[in-house]
Amino acid sequence: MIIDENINTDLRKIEDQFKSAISVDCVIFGYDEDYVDLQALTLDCNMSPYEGQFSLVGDLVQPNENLDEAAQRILLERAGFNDVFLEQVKTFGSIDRHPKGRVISVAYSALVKLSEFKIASENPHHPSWQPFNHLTEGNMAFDHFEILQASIQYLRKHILTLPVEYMLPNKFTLSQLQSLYEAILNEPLDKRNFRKKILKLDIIKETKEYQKNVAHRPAKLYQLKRNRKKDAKEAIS
Amino acid sequence: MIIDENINTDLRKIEDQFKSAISVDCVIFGYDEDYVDLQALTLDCNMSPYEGQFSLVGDLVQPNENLDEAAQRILLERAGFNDVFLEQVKTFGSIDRHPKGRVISVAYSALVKLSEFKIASENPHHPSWQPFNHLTEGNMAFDHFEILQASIQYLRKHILTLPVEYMLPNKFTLSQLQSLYEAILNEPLDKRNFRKKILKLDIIKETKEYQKNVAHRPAKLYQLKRNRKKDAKEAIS
DNA sequence: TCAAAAGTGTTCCTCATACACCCATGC
DNA sequence: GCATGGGTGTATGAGGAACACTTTTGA
Repeated sequence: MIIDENINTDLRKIEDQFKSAISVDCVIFGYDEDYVDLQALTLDCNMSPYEGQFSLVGDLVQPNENLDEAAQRILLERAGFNDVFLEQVKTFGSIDRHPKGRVISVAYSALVKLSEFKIASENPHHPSWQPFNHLTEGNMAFDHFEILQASIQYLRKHILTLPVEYMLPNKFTLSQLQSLYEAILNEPLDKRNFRKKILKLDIIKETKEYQKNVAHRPAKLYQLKRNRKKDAKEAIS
Repeated sequence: MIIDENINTDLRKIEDQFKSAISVDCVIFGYDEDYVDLQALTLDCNMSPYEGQFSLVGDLVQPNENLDEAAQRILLERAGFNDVFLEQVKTFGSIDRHPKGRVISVAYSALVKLSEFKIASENPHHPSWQPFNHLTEGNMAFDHFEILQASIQYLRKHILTLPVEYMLPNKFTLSQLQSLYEAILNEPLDKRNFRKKILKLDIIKETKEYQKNVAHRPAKLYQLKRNRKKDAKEAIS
């Protein structure tokens, strides 16, 4: 018994020594033509002192997985999302950012289509989409609001080189695309200038189809030109 | 004895579990008007299997220090450099990037003036300035060449918003500044266009002094306008 | 015929680029 | 007087910003 206690004490010492851990936090932005507002994926935090607040989708990195792999796994395990194009944004390492000890967190971010990433209602982590503008320093756990801010800033800065069209249906109108840009940038854009710029980027092509059953002149539908996801990956490296 | 061995075995198990660590690697770029070439700060690596290769200035992050603080401390301890403006670049976390176990490394980068950051010859870590272009995948330890590449890419991309003038003497000529830009970008620039662009940036001001004792028309000397270091810090956030 | 969104062109300004010659000094 | 780098202006084209009216459809 005494021996066991000694062992435990020693173990605890070691644990203290190594009480720093690495985690990944994923900032997933969601959008859908019908929603208007940009959404962000959150979990319900049940860790003291943050009970009832929102947290990002995060977990510890395992010893046998790369950071990028960890991000994919965590997103699958906690939110049920597969095959998402994640990018590293920044690393957060303040001493006291986590109440349980030293946790250094690498932030990743991605863009998804709400209609394709429905949340399973029985998920024990209670993931949910929250309107981006409703998330505040006050209702987010840990330093996750700061991470959210860094991610939206990254997204806004790189909006022209990120595959944001993946947040839209396969075929979409230019107005839908413009609404998406406006949701991300949180500012109105000029229609004519927007069209000129997008068409010059040479990433989408028009189809021969038009909207149907709309109470106004039907809009032409557009499609992606190539594999923009792959392009984006290559462009970033 | 048996007991002790058991304890050690248990400790080792725990150590294995927690054998992931966090480090910071600093990529310090150095320049001096007389050198022409951009330099990078390296240490002599003596860890197998990288003996004789160059490494970046890095070390483990302590449990009680923030990442930014760790970068400052490590740079001071290993290279003797104080008060350097460091910026986080990217985090590297491949499973097998370090032979001794799982080490996740946060890369930081900074710009310094060679003449102000002389290396103490008795330094046990053997820091040295290496011409940037001489560093290769082949002569750098770990994944440090990859980190170096990410850092120079970051520097080139942000050259207009980073306080690169801090790599020059207090008073400098526009030609000296142009040479610095050319060293960083590794490409020649047009003299007239360069001057127009820099002067429009409104970050330097002319003095009433001129070069002396040069065998050609003496150049006007310029100075920084404000605290560009502070400006840069605010601009990044 | 009305409401609602689609679609379209021009002007102005700023900025990037390309490019060549005279100027002041030390030797 | 000559070698050396300092210093300057202009023309052209691309891209961003501002701005208003006509078209097509369903109801």
